[in-house]
Amino acid sequence: MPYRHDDTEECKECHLIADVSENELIDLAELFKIFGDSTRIKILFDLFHGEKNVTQICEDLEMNQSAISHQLKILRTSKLVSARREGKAMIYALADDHVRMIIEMGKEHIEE
Amino acid sequence: MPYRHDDTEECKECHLIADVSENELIDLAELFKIFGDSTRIKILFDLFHGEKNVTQICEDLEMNQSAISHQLKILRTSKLVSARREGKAMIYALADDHVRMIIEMGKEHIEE
DNA sequence: CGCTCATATGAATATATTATCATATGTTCA
DNA sequence: TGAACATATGATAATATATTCATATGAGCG
Repeated sequence: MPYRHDDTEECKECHLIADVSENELIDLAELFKIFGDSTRIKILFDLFHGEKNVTQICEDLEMNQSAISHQLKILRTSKLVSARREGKAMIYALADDHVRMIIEMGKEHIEE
Repeated sequence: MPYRHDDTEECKECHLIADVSENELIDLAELFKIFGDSTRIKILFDLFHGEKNVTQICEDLEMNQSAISHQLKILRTSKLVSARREGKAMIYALADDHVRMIIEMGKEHIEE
């Protein structure tokens, strides 16, 4: 397929690094799908300010605890947030700076 | 809500530009949702190499013409691709460089 | 231990999304 | 004009997804 380049050089036409396999594209779609839900995006933005426990997130988003937990599980499975226990509470945090960058990127597009 | 900052300064904690409204977050999720489908991502990657007509895209992705047209419509509505007619054919192209950047960004995350 | 608080999970329902099929629209050309 | 090609569109069916409800798990504490 044309979106798979022939070698590992940068393509002159599209300036994209070569060797984008079909599986990589599917993974990429999977990643974006995670960001493509308003509840999850809100959770991620909520965590921009620093780590929070589930109850706090529920209050911030004014949403059902179960709904939040289900979405947190998806975010954790996708390695976009990390979780640690502190007493009775679970503390969630953004997993890495990529999450910030990806969101900033989309945000720029929106703001034009 | 906490993901809405108080002023237009950059937040010291999260380094995010202020004033992210709920509606902006919903729009952002909408944008990512578009990238969150493997057919659409494949189309976008296909167009990295330059503009193409519908038939070419169908051949590249080995997919049904109708399925491709439906997805192209979504991409066009979202302003991620542009279309122009050339005789019988419709020529599609990536709308702007943001599309490239957003995909590159996600790609970096995947590749770690 | 038994109670309470915090979170997770399974099942069910409601909703959204995608691909397919059939068909319509639009263009070229004889 | 009408046949052939290119693309778009509407309806349908299959599948995926999100939220809610009920309940389970787990930690702290008297």
